[in-house]
Amino acid sequence: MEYLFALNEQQREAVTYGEGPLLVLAGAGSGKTRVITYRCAYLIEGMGVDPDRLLAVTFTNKAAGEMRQRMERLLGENSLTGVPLISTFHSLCVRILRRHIEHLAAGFTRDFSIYDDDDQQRVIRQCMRDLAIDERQVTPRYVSALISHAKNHAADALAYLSEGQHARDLRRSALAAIYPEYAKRLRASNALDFDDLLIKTVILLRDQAEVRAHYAGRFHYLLVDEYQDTNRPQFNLIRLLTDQYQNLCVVGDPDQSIYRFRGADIQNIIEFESHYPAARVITLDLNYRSSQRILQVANAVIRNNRQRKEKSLRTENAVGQLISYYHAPTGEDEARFVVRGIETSLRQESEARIAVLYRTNAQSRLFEEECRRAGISFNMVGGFSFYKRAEIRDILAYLKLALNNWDDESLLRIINAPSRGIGKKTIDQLIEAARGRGISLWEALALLLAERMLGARSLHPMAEFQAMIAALNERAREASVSQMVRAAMEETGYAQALRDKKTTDLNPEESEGRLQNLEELLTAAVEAEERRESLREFIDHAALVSDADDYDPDAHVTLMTMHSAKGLEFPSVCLVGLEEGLFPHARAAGDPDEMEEERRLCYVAITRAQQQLFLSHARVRRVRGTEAPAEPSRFLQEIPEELLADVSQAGSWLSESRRGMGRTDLTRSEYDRPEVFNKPRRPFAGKTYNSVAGIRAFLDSKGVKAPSSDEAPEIRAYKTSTKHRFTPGMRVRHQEYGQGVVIGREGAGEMVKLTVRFPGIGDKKMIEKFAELKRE
DNA sequence: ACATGTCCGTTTTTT
DNA sequence: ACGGACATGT
Repeated sequence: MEYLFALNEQQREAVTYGEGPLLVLAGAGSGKTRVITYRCAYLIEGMGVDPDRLLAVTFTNKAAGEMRQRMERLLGENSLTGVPLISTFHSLCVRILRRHIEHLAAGFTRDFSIYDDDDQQRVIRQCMRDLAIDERQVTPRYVSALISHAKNHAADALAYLSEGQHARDLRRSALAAIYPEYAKRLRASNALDFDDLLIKTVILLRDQAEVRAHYAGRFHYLLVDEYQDTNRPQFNLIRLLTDQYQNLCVVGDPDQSIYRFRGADIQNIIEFESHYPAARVITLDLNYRSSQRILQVANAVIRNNRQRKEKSLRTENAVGQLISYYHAPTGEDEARFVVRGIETSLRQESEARIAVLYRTNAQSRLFEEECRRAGISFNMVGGFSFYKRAEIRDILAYLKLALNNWDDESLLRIINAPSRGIGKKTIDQLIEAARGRGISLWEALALLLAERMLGARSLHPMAEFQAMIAALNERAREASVSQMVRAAMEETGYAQALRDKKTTDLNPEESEGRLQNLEELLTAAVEAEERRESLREFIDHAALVSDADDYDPDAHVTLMTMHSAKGLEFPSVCLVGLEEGLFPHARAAGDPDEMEEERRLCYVAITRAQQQLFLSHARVRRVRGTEAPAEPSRFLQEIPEELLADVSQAGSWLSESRRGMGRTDLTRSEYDRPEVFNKPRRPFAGKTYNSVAGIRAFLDSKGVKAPSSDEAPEIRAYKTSTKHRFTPGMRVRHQEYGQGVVIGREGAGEMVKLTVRFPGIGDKKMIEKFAELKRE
């Protein structure tokens, strides 16, 4: 156990802590994964715990895989013991449910299908159509988000949603109607959505003492990674599993909680000590990853959050380089500059590893194109992942239907793919027959055929379809995974249709690409077979892989969202699109909690960097086709200027602010560059404005697009915010006096005087320009 | 039944 | 700018 010497004091304490609840508050880069893996090793080797009594839970397969690898390396050297079970929350639940779901007495069988969010949206869309709810008033997307929210926050989702009926909110009352219909269909299809996987497992363990005893008795020690991102069902699951031994070790960092939008509850980690009064708390705040300057930036930003446990990362690493800062004229220029920088780095350092991190997937396109143009190969995470492609989903739908005949969604997906002459009318007839009798589409199909209720034209294709699925179903008893995938491709005519299309269609590349994807699926099936996985496991895996799972740790250049970067590290990180409305995203405006979540995301992104951090934003960005001027992100304003090295070509927002011109002003020379402000300028022909603020003032004076008075004050303030523009009512922070509220504003231009009321101190008058106020 | 054309929303993050 | 959903034509 000489490896214990490779740990610092806090890490060692966490690793060797014995029985009972343990909370490890692990700041970014403080050796979190190391603590978990070493702790497992220590429990096994030092305390003689049987590896089968250990369970480690993570959020992504990527994290689980990495942990498994590190543990194998650690244990493999010294002993012959096995490796403990390392699983994601969702795959753990699938394992449990595939064995015991029939105990639930809710009608599900162990052959249940998993509906991913795409399937989910399709079901919701159908429900809405049946209930005659206009998709333009309530989008399926919104519905699914609210259903998920209800399921994750309330014991009784329907009751929760029904409360909305009393409120006169149209969308809410629509939801109260949609939800029961949605739940009914899933049940009838013997299908569970992602939320159900957790919730049904919790119900199963809660209500079935025998099943609970089995699992709680099996796992004597439970370790949970990224605990700050757990939601309520996950919290309940953990409680149920640790109910017997209370040997729970959770590791996380409240400052890195970035999944509130999908139900993560930061209170789980903040309140851990009250949930487990016997808990020991160990804080890891020594960072091994980043340079001092990078950590200074991270600390400076996260400090602006109010709801947090005070903590400041420190490091013994070198001071490091200044943070590069670039202000690009347009989004395209930003991408060009970043990729050029990457090119240079790759030339200098052949082993370089650089990540480009953005807020939204839509931003990836510019960087993809620029990399391609420059001939730089890159690894892009997310976006159009392999298992989301239509042809892959189609083949999987065949297999899902073969294993679960009640799976209406899969049936609808492939009944006419490839087109075999079963049209809308026939499908409607099928749906109608099923609805009237309360049976599945598959059963209705048999009925229509038996009763000769079909038109002459659709009879044949329908009969063939039935025979085909029946044959596939029959074959699933003995065939191997790859044989099944091959059968779903060939015996359904799917692959042949693509080959035909390739020879007749005007763009054969598309069909060829799809065929190649199918070959890739076949390869994956062979690999699954070698791992001795069943067809069911293969299909489950396809549903549960996350975008982050196609991250390649050896890639020199990686493009991904800030969210998927969590848990990773890179020598160089480029944080792009640092603009108000984009990052922080406009959706967070007016909601302080969401704004804090955006800031935590910023903190996560910054702390991915080891040696080099590069920050950029554009002056003009094209969003959804039209160009719009963009203001620097508030997060940039929160970074002390002395940490930044401005590498912008023309005058930048930063250089202007240093010259005291106000950070959002444009210089004359930039304004004259035609490509920079072409679009916004046109409406103001005959008069020149040299700043975004100036244009706004003009608009305001004309009453055009002026912020309307019925907007909430926070939203109005958000829209007009610049560093040097404070208006009465605004909450601000002063270096010396602390938090206060602006109560008066007088004067104009450079000489604006503000009156600010500081609780407990009194009213102060100050000149806006020199006051160094920050918005709260 | 299927191909072609037009319109509209879409983009926040994801197991 | 792009893709999906719907309408129209063959």
